Amino acid sequence: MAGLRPLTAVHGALATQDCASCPIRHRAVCARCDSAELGRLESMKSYRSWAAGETIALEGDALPFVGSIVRGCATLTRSLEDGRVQMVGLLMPSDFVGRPGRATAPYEVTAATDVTLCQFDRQRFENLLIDAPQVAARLLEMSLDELDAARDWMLLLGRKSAREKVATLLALVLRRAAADARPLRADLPLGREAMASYLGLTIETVSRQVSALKRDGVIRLDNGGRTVLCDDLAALMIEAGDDADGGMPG
Amino acid sequence: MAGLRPLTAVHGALATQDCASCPIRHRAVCARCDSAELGRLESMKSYRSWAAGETIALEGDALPFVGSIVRGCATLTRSLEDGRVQMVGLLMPSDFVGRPGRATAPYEVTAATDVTLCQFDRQRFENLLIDAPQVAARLLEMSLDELDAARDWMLLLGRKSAREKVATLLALVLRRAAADARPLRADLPLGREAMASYLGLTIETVSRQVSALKRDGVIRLDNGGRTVLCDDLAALMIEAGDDADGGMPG
DNA sequence: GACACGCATTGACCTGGATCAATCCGTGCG
DNA sequence: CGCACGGATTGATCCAGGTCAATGCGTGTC
Repeated sequence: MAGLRPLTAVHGALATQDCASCPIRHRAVCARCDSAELGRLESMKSYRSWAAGETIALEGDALPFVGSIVRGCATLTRSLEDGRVQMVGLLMPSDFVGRPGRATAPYEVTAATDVTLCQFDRQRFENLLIDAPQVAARLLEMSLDELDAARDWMLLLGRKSAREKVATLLALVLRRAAADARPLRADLPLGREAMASYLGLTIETVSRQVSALKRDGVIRLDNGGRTVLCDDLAALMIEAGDDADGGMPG
Repeated sequence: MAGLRPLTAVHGALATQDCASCPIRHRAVCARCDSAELGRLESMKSYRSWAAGETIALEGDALPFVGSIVRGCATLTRSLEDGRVQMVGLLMPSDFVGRPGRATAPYEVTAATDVTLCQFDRQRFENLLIDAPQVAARLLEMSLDELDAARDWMLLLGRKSAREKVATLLALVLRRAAADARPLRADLPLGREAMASYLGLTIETVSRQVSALKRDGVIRLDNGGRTVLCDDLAALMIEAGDDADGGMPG
């Protein structure tokens, strides 16, 4: 019920788009395709959109497709019997959704904002992997990057304080957003609940730590708490706890 | 300094081993090789061993090789400036070490027990990946499995209680060990410090929870706390918190 | 404008796990 | 044997973050 936006319009607009003008062409799983491989991908792709809040796949359910996020932001979550939830991944444009070689989704995939996916039939994509080495190589590279990111997050979950966790997430979002503008400004794609789920905290603790960082002058807020401003990213990254010298992985 | 065991003897014994009789032949990165690919791997492999406690690679250092764990158990850890440490992976026989496409190790790799590695020059292995599709495909599959495992662990780190964490780890170790013997019995490859590092806890909390599980009759200990016995794995897995019905991922 | 709804914030209190500090116990060594 | 050493255990205390509960605030609706 979460809002019937004009999705068909979006869908239609993207459906006519060819790969050459695709915004994620050079970063997604197709990044290193030659024109032959790109042609094969183009012939099997289709676009599909979800509104913010909609479920893209349920934990354990059949997932007959794979694809790349073209636009928007999706979350991966795992949960325990009794309802405790942990976000285990945050997908941004160019990230890959689904798992070749597995018929079911190991975690729940949810649209955090409106999301558009460039999707492929799973079986056909698996066939493609066998004889399109550039796609397979790029997918391996992306998977290894995801693995590194997951392990970085394990360090955060296991050892960082609440303040460090929140600072880490805000720094992450700010770096992904416009790196040129000054002061740094970013609209949070995640509400407090999703942030808490990502950080292994409660909503209240996230809220308290955001307020504390603001009170201490490390960040400023706008748009009723949904936009973060930061004059001094280095200061924020010191709060985040990892490398004081601003060296981030990647 | 940590014990000069007769490593050369072990090394010598394995160096003469051919892939056909290798204990990890059907599970490692070479699992699906045809005889041509296996021949190429065999010509570039070499064996190398480390004693328990030795460092295999330092976080951020150059790592000129990749390889498969043949024997023993190694840990991957990430750490913060101020010394806080989090284990981000536990490598068992057949697991892959190193990252094709990256020259430096993103985390510290340490031998938890005596470890033997079947190693390949990183550059030569990368070349092999390009035209040995079975190796590349198997590596992708293994990387995706690692990613799933890392994400499962994120759920543990972010949302499980200390008791659940300890029960999860013990159940994991017991299932990997002899699944036939009854009662289930396993020698822990990890000391309390490594367990604490893996679970995002302190040594003291791990010790307390192990004691509590023993007091509650869920497990028994032997060999001065280094061996775990379990008569009722289902009971232990209920303590672990995920699926009451014993369904584990994989 | 008045109201309701869905967040986010703030406050008061409680608790699980960290911290600090003794033991304990198996092993190796003089 | 006695002793030292490196883990592991156990106890006492503290506090960061969870829990419960009230309040604030922007948005959409009538």
